[in-house]
Amino acid sequence: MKKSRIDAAWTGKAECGRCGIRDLVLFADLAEPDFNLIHLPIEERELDVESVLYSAGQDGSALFTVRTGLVKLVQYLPEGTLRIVRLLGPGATAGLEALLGQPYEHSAVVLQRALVCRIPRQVVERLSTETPRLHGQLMQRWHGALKQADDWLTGLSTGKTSQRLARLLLHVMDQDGNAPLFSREDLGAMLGVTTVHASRTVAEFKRNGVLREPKSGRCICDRARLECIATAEC
Amino acid sequence: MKKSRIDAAWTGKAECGRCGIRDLVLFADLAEPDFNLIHLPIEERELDVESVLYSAGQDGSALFTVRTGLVKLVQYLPEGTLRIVRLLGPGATAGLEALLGQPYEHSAVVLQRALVCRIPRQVVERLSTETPRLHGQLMQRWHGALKQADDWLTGLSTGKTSQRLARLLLHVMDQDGNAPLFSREDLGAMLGVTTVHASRTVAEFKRNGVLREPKSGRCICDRARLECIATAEC
DNA sequence: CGACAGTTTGAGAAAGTTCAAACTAGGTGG
DNA sequence: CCACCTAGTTTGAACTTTCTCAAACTGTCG
Repeated sequence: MKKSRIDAAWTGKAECGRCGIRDLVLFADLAEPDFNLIHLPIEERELDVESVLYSAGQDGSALFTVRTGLVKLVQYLPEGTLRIVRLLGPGATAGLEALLGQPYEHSAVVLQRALVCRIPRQVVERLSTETPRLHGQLMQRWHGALKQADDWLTGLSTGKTSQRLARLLLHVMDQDGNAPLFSREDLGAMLGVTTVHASRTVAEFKRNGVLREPKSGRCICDRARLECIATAEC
Repeated sequence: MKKSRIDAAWTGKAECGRCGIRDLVLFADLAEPDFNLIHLPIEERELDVESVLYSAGQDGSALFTVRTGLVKLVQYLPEGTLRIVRLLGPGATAGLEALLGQPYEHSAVVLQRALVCRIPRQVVERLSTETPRLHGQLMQRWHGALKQADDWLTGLSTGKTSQRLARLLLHVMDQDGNAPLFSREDLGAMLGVTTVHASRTVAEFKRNGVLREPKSGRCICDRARLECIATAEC
């Protein structure tokens, strides 16, 4: 178990108009005049690993845009077990359910040091009634989240653990085969297996040369091997 | 393997204004004049078990509203294995991704004889630009789908098969403990286990008196027992 | 040098898979 | 009406995967 903590108040006003990744984010399609409709501060913050954006059950007062880093969405079962249901990278939006006046479904926790913008619910509501441009983006976000959820289910909860791990790595890997290697506990929560078994599977991958971990927390993978493990061809 | 078939053209024009379950469906919030914006026929059809509403990969020309019965969304993995990712009951909407001009993500197949309305994409697009009333409902639909997807993952892909089956039954059961009992193949695809093992688990439930199957395809369950199995208390 | 949290490893038990065979229950055609 | 298909289900037995619990190991921090 890791310690969790609620972060202090957010600081630093963001300037959406000149956001570096503007074409990636929720406000991608907004025009100049639209920004004048924003009357509440959008705050930007750099968050350490294990910081909590929001917790399941809190009522949703804001949406969040991930600008850099990685955020995990954690869902708890009544019995206490937990699963990581999604990973959010740069450009992704967390807490969409806030728009419906619902409490947050998950807890959102930083997995890799992240730069995150906090957008008050009212800002999006206001923009949403004033400009239709936002609707398309909102739909895209919902759709993207749903697609990831479905892929997560079929990809990371189906088949043997080695297949699941291979699919996860293929998913988070860049062109050079470089990927973050999460803690064994997080891996277990993503793949739906125990921490110990996640550890064993990583160890097996290392033994077979499918994966190397030069610095702790990152790894270099053999894409071809992973692809063939993922499909159970080998 | 079951036979699948594509259905012939849809017939019968629906009259949304006097839909029997109007407050449940996508058009719940529409006002009288809004209906005049509908210039393409919305077709209603009764579909047999195994009928296909649409197949994964087809480009999405329409959305579907389930009025009665039950529809499953099936997703295929590259290797050929499949998982049922969601169940849609009365009031639910299938094929929302059509609104984004995307091909369908899943195949939608009738699980229990169903009455379904087919709404051409253009109708929703038109309404969506003309009346803001639809937006709320669309958001609700996306949110509902996403929530079900997440619950499906944490509930039906986590823990032992007996827990998963118990959670599924609790989910589809009515007040009296009456629930549909799906084919063992479908059960396997929902719980992420083999057909054989789904069968064994059902058999075990019957032996322990947790569940009776008076007529094939439906069952009566002991809610209390299911709840305690679901949480691994027993 | 501990202390501590996370990881790895071992070994036995439990859960799930595989393959094959036996067993339904509903049609269909003679 | 019955014999015979067929598709789906159930069961058995050997095997593989995963879990559990416990112990050993690793690296970081005061």
